[in-house]
Amino acid sequence: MVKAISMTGVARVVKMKDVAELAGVSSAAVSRYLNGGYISADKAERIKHAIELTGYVRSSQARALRTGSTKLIGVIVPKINSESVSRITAGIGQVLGRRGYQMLLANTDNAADRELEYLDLFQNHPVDGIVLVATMITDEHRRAIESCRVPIVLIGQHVEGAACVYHDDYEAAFELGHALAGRLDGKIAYIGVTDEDRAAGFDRRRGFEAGLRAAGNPLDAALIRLGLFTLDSGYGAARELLSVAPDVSFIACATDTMAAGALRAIDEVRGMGEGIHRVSGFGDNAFLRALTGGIPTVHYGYLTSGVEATNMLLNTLDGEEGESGLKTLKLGHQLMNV
Amino acid sequence: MVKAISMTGVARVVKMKDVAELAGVSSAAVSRYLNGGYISADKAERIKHAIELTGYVRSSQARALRTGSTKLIGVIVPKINSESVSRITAGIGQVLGRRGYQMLLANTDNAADRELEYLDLFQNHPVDGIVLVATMITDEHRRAIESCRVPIVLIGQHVEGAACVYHDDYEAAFELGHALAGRLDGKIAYIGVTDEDRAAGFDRRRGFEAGLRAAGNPLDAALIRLGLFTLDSGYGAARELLSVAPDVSFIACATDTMAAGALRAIDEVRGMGEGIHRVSGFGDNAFLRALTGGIPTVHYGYLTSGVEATNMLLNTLDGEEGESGLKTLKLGHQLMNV
DNA sequence: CCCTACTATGAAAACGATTACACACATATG
DNA sequence: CATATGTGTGTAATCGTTTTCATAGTAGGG
Repeated sequence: MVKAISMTGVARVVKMKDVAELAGVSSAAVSRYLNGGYISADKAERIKHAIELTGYVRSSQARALRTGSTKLIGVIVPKINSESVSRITAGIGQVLGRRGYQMLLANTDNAADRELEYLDLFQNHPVDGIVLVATMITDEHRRAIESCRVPIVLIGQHVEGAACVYHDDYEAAFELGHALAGRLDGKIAYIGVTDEDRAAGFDRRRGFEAGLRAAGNPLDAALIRLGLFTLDSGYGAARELLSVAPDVSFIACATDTMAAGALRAIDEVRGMGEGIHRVSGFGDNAFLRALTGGIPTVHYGYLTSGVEATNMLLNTLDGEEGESGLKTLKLGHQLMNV
Repeated sequence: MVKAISMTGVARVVKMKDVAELAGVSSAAVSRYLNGGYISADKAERIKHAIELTGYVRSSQARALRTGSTKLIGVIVPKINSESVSRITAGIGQVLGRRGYQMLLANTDNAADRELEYLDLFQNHPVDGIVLVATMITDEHRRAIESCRVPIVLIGQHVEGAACVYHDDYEAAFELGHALAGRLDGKIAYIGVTDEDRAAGFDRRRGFEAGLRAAGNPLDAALIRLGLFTLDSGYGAARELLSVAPDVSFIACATDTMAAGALRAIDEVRGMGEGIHRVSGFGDNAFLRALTGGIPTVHYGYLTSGVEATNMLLNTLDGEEGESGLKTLKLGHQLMNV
């Protein structure tokens, strides 16, 4: 139904001119019909009919060339294989679909340079806007974001002067640390991630430290380790901690994934089932929740952040001239199982 | 550096003509330089210089209109929030990036009609090819696939006449069932998914049944339940099974995610830690492996299937005329923890 | 009745690349 | 020496839309 078969048997794509001829109007009229310009009811009807008959569909490529808009949004993520990112992209995709856009996904595999590379690629290429699920923000990032030719919204980090949707990691970590400090007796250790990831690295660690300190149970700097966001790195760091300081009674982690690794390590060293009450995380991972009954963690509305960021971006693109819609939005959090 | 600033201060994008003028050649020459046509060393040098100077980048939109190719591949997935799909898309993205393509991701959220919708959208739209991570394959799907204007490769299901990369779910399930039957004593139950998903539903269930039967420990049809791929549905089905048949000693599941739910259910009913030795799954989920030490499951090379499917697709697109590259490819599997 | 303002319309000019075609020159082939 | 064959180049057509412009009819306001 979508193609017309010519007499030679070769499929030929129907173009606007064909529709116009069939309807007895100019192609300008067809274009107007499609885009909501002036068109008489009479011709509109004929055009509608001709389109149905031929199964015509617009060439989005010609349209893109002429209008400069592709209805494509570039989404840059650090890792596709992670629950938080999955949830965020689910939220992004939801809004995009509803508003007639499509998602061009770029996966950087946690390489900051690939992030910049994609930022560059997307600018000169076919996207109308960019959502960057950010991890590390270097000066180079800041420059790239600033000079970006298309609107861009960040998720996960708060960057001055840029549109972003983020969570208050410091505050959340503070609350978690404060709550845990009161409940625990022995030594507390911490497995974090690089400070270059301001939100998940710096803020969570500093917030957690401050929370513990405020509750009168400060964190021993010697009991801090760095992981790489992965389960295995959490496991490794925990094993090392437990061998260096066998009297550690609790291991707080910067992510649930690393917490799962730490949990495994504790189970191995101290016996099965021991880990469950001795780790905390960030992110409220569904798997972890189900399998452990719930470790202390922080719930973030990842899906919501995707939704909000995308709406923000699309408002700027589709919105009336003046108002840009771009701003910064801090979302709430929720302590779980404390 | 990417734009030239005109005297009025308005940013203007550099186009091929500008480069050509600066280099003192025709724009055809520039195009040839860019695309590897005949060009003298002398002019090539001048053009190269002019491009660097102006920071020129091709308009992929004009290029797409003229050539009919967008270097975009549509990827349709049933759910973005799942380890198997994440791994597959990671594989797809890897190959795409290496070979100069980008990924247009469409998430159907397990709705078969949205799958068809995207298939249609992609055809008339800007993709050069499609990778469909398939679940249910209806007649309508078959028709849509057959009449697809661009090359398409399926992942996860075996469809006659279509290019596909898949695993032998029947055989894997048979082996798993056979291996487990020998090791277990009591009653075995099964939580599957809809038969409409031929691979994960029909094949796994039938294979598992056959494996048990072959080992002389057939599956009681009354102990079969249907889940929805989710952890919660696995949990629900298991709770129901345990209440209806309290003497069930083992619950095999069609996915690791549902197995996690079943595990939780057993732990709740029979006491913490009981579940670990009483469930099996499919997919070798990393979280589950770490947290349980490993339940019996089947390991599939999900990343590999993404890689293989994409290579297959791109070979057809980039390859020499004759050979299509499209074929069917069955990947191996590996029993874990049995 | 005259002047705006709005609705309708088609012809033709963009948008920015690729490429068919025509031509020119060099080198090899017989 | 005549004739292929392979390089190198520019002009102009082309891809399929959207949009400017010119033109007209129609209605409303004074």
